[in-house]
Amino acid sequence: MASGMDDRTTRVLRHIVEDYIATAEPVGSRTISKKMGQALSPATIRNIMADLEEAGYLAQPHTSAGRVPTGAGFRYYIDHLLSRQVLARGEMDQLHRAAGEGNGPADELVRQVSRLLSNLAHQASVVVVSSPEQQILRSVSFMRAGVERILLVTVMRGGWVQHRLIEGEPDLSGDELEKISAFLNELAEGQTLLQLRARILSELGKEKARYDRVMGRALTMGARALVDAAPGEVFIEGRANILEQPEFAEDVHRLKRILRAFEEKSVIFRLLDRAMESRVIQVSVGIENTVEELPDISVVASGYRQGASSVGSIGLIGPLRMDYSRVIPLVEYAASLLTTMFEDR
Amino acid sequence: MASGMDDRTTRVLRHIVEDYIATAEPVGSRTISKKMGQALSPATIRNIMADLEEAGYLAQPHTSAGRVPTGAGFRYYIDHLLSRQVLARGEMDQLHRAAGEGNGPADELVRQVSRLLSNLAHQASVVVVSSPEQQILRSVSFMRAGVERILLVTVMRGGWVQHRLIEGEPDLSGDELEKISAFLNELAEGQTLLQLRARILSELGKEKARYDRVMGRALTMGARALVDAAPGEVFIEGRANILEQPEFAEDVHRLKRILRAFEEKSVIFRLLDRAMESRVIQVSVGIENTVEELPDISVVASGYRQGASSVGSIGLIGPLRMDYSRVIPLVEYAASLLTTMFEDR
DNA sequence: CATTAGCACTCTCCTTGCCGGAGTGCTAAC
DNA sequence: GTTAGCACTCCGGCAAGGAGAGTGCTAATG
Repeated sequence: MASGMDDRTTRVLRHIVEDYIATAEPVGSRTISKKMGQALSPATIRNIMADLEEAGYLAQPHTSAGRVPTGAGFRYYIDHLLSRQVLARGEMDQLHRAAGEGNGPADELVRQVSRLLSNLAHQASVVVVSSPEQQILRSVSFMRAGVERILLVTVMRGGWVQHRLIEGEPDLSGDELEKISAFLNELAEGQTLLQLRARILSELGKEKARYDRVMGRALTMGARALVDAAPGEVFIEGRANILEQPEFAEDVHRLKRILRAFEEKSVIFRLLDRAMESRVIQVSVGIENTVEELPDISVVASGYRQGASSVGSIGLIGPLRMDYSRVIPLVEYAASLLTTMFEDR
Repeated sequence: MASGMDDRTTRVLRHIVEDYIATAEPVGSRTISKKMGQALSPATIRNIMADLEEAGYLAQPHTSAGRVPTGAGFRYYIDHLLSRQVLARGEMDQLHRAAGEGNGPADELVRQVSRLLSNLAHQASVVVVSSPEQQILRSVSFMRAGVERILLVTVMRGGWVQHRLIEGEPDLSGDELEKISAFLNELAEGQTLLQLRARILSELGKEKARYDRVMGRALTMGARALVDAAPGEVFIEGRANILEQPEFAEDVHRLKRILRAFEEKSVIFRLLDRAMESRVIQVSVGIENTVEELPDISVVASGYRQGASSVGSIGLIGPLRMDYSRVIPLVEYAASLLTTMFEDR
């Protein structure tokens, strides 16, 4: 199907998509004819357009309007016709600076980059951090957090910090707590959370644990804190930027749907998880994304890594009509920036 | 001025405000006359309305429209005419349940309550947590967070957790770090952050610190981590709910302004800080709130406490036209709920 | 003397009809 | 195969007109 189109046809498609991206208006045959240097007359363009419409790449809002690219049209454009823009030096610098400011905890870094990405692209930006299960621990510590409440703080490589609360744990002296903490910390370093959990359980089975008070205590408390997997995290920045897009600014209903979606972590996860696994940038157009409530949005996202394992992804959410040639390099750059920032942590 | 109005006039004002709250449309003399059992004819009402307009409580969108309450009108209504609704049993239960689910870390609790509040009120809900400077520490711990990076984790009474990163700190053995941590923890318990900082500085001055390695290390690292005050936190839930309000749904510009404001922590802080100090619920109408960019929104907020000291506030942000009789009790209840939840932490 | 009925007036909003513009599809000519 | 020409469709804007809601003023009323 893709190769079923000759060069001329695809060139027309490309111009239509690009014009539509630029203007947000249905584009007519006259416009395209002019844009292509009048090598072809409007009438010819019309014929080609009719073909493209039949093939499912274009649609007409109404009989006498111009054509608008369909999801398939955008898909084809992205896969075969797109020529990426080179990032402006200035934009790269800005991103670097944003990353530099996020010198504090990891979430601050991610927020700054995401925010700037959002502003540069005029779309809402989203970062998801995968569930920490797979991430490697750097250190853990039990801390007193209240009467009969103890907090297990876990620090991952890359700088993510997590808390888990255990309740109803009889009070321990500060000294004891420190010992217990130290013991578990020993056990944890360099493991993933998943591995740590397994290890705790296996140790618990051994005799020794039953007789060594500190060890036993550390293990049972660790087991309690780690029973259920912690969910990943989601950061959304630049919601206001989606109002820059006429498709949202004009349609309150759509706007509401997307704002609601932003309030459901799980929805955002579903939108970005494909990108997380993959090593290259992912663009899902419209219906392709797996979220039924949002058949008319586009997601451009790329995973970022911590060493060899992917720990999350960063991306943009907006209408189908995005400036992909610009936005794709932006997201890629942001993702690679995060990857390098996390490298030496 | 307030007492310069007779009973009849205020009753008319009340009806106008309430009708406007219910319908979001300018209200005319005929409507009010009917609503008041035709005790007064529309013509009389018109005279009264003219008075009210002169006094600044009402305004006319255009000559032949009905009247709309001004900021001053709402203010007067809130201060003198409002009759609070009683919260429905079911709503109280829901709030309790939401608080119960937030059994994990403090931020989860706050988020759940805020979210439900937002949905019940059909407005965006905001929680601010004051800068932790004034809060009392429960425990602190140094944790390894990377090469030459150490994280100071502080747990406050009430369950808030904070991290501060210190960079370029030469590596320490696990054992040493634990000792240092334990030492600082001893020092910290029961103090506010502010007190702890002062104490560290004074201890650092003493001779002993210079000779005791652990102590000296703990103090210098503590000092480094605590140099600058951490900002408070802001949680915003239910942004999508503001689209329920026609004043925002119809005016993209206004919507954008408010969404932008939501992305600036400092703006939200300025909006809610008055409520934080006060012990009673605060309602700022329009121009009264101190944020120039948002002269046309209303904030209903109440502080919540941790023991005797106020640690934050929870509130709603929306158009002037809010159902105050319902929303005020809701916010109050939510705030008191948070207060009790934090009491036994 | 406050209240009210009556009335002329104003302004918005909706409908209707009309026109121009943009764009199309088809056909016939090149 | 391409293109010029043409009839046709549909949208958007604009003006005119009428209904509706509401007002302010005036004069009559209890």
